[in-house]
Amino acid sequence: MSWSGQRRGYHHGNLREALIAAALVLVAEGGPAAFTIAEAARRAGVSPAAPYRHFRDAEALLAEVAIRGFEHLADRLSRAWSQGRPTPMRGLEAIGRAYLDFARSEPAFYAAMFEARLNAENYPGLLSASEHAFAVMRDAAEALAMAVPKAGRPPPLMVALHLWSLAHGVAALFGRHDGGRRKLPMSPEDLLEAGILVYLQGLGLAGGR
Amino acid sequence: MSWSGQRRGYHHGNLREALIAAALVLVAEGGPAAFTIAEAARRAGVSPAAPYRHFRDAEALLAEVAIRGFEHLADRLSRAWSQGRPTPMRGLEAIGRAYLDFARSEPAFYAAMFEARLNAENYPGLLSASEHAFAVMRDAAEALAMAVPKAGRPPPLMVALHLWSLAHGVAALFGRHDGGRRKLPMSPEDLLEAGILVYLQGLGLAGGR
DNA sequence: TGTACATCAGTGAACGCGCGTTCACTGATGTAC
DNA sequence: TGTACATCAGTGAACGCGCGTTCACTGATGTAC
Repeated sequence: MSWSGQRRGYHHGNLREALIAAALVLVAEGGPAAFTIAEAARRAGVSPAAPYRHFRDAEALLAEVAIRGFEHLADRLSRAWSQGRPTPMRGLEAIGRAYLDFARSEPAFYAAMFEARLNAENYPGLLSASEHAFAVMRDAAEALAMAVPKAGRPPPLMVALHLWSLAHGVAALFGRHDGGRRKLPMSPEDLLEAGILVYLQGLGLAGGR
Repeated sequence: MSWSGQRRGYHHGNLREALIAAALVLVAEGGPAAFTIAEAARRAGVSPAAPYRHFRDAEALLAEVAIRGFEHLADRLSRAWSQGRPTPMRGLEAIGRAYLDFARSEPAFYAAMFEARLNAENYPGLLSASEHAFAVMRDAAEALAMAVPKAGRPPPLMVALHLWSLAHGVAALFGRHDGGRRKLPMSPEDLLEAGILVYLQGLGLAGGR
């Protein structure tokens, strides 16, 4: 198997990336438990020993997938937030939508990030990548809080955690189109959007309804 | 190994229950992926072939654990709701607390229920047990909705789904004391309670803050 | 109360399998001179 | 421009392991008479 059209002989040329891509496919097909380093090597067209030139062990490869996932998520959230334009409120809603959209369109990344039971303490890069993604939400919540009169201003960190929890809950419970999830009378997107609106209204922000 | 003090000879006497208990311990120790039917048999003190007298295969045993989990959850939620006493609002808050408390005190059940990637379509008992647990939340949300003036009355099902999502999100992201989770400036319990209060306030219910 | 017998719930050995990882190796690459 | 050589990224065979599951079996239990 060649990778992205590259010819290859004895040396692969892009094995590290090819292994990450293969691992992602395996997780997409059957969750983190379906990932094996041997099968990833097979799909990348190399011997089972080859991955060990690039990763300490199987878990380290999976951790790299999770890191990439958090980086992608941070990127999407950041673009959705769009520096609070047109308003912090709209920006926060857009973050919620972007979060759910990521979980739904990238189930393999999402599973590697949240279902692989990786211990972040063993992977500093994983820790920092996930903190970076969360920082986007925290910043957004901070900007939103500043838009509220000082008297009833909510703690921004709390708002960010609530948003993340709600979005994650909707994504985990109802966000899979893999089939294995519950049927709903409304789309997960609508469910999350409505939830965020009610929540913001509860904070004292004009929401409409 | 004897089970709950019972002597045993050739016949175990309580193998089905012993296997479920052993599986629960394995999931507690390392997640659903750490469960194997061979190890469960070993811990129950029987040969690796014995479990097949009670379960079709390994997954069916895990599914039974998940079913028991949903039954326990339904029971706890139902007692927390307490038929809406003293008020539907307090009842709904109690449900949220009970949900989180279950996730935290029974991480093995919780993991079997939500992280084992069991396809509910293959296990009718699993489907109905989970629906039964959710029905408690739905009923509570219905009672709550009735307490709101008809004009601004929210769809009860939606309220139930929001509550479940928020509680599940908090539990999944911050509820583990296993160590592998993020540090917080507040307890998950406080986080969830505050979230529910803001949400209820957003519905137009007196909440105080 | 005793006995024959059907049923049930275990045994233990075996199977094929795929995994993670290590090892000595070798082909390819690129750099110093 | 050519060549020697160090470095790198693969190979392929092997290892030990534990798993899920099946099979013919056997010991224990309980019921009919």
